[in-house]
Amino acid sequence: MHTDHRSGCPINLSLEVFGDRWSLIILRDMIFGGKRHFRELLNGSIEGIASNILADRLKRLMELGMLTKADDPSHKQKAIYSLTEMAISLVPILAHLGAWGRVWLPVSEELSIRAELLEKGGPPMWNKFMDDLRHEHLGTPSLASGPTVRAVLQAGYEAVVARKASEARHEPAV
Amino acid sequence: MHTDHRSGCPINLSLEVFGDRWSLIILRDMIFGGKRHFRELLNGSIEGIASNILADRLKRLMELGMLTKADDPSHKQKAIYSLTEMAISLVPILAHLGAWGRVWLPVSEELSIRAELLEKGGPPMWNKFMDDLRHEHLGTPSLASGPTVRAVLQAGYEAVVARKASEARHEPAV
DNA sequence: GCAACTGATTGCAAAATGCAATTGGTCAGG
DNA sequence: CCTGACCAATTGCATTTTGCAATCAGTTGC
Repeated sequence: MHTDHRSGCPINLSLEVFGDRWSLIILRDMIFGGKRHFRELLNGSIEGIASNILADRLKRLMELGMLTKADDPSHKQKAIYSLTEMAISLVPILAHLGAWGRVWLPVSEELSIRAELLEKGGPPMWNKFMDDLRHEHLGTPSLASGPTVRAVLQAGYEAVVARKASEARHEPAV
Repeated sequence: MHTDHRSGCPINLSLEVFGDRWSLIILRDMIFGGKRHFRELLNGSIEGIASNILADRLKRLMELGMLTKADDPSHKQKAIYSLTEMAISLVPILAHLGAWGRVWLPVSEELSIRAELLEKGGPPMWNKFMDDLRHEHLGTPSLASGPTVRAVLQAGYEAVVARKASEARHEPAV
């Protein structure tokens, strides 16, 4: 654990945690993509993280208390990474970040539909999402019923992809 | 302006904007500290930014549309930096980030009182803060009256500093 | 056995960072 | 006019971090 900080300011300390180009990407893929294995994170990330960087960040996030690692019973050297409450409580920040990015940055429609749905769902949806994640990663008994928030977001994503594919068929070569 | 992005994901694009150790620190000092000049930002930051990094980040933030630069009429080569709406709308994110850091990271009491007050004030306080900033940086007519949010936060900070100094006098060598 | 897959590690070139010194220009006081 | 303080940067250089490909040893299914 690092003990030498630039300052005790909360924003600075937060930046020391994920003020880099990869840590939040990994957490995003775990939270929104449901990724839990090294290989899933390595091959699944659209941004193309390198394996040494992934290994380093996973280690760092564990040291920071954002992740825990456990053996996969089905596979001796397969590891399962779990989010801690510290990481799960980032959901509102990720929701705001996505909403801000959607307004101000050149996002693609497919990849921003999740952010849009999460923004429209507001705090109730974020709480349901955090409850889902606690259930999935911490074994907490789930209070809510119905489809998981991740499934809802995924369905929205697939609807956009399907619509765009259909549009491309009917209006080729725009 | 950069046109090559790793992906169109809003979170990724947001990280490409301030996924580094300094950009958000500069915006924090401008938003919460009211800093508008190069020298204020250089000497005022507790974290001790280097002048070349500051110059580089100011340029980058301008290219990204987060800041604008104007000549200071009182001083020919003194420049005044202003926040754009794009930067002002980060206030809720900074508030969440501060709140998260306050819970999970080893923050100092003096430097986290602002985050605490901003968290307790909630969205109404954030909106007042953004209104203040629009008035200050964009010249928008201010709708709200009373002390600025920055002044309120600053007063809270000074109260903590004064209390701690008093405690140190009455209970020396803890 | 053996190929495929697991979570990593290594080596190396390229880029980013931190730090101190310096630049060209402006300002107020004498 | 000088002069020294101040202004927003820029330069040079050593250190650190990053990106990328190749590689590692152990495990699994066949």
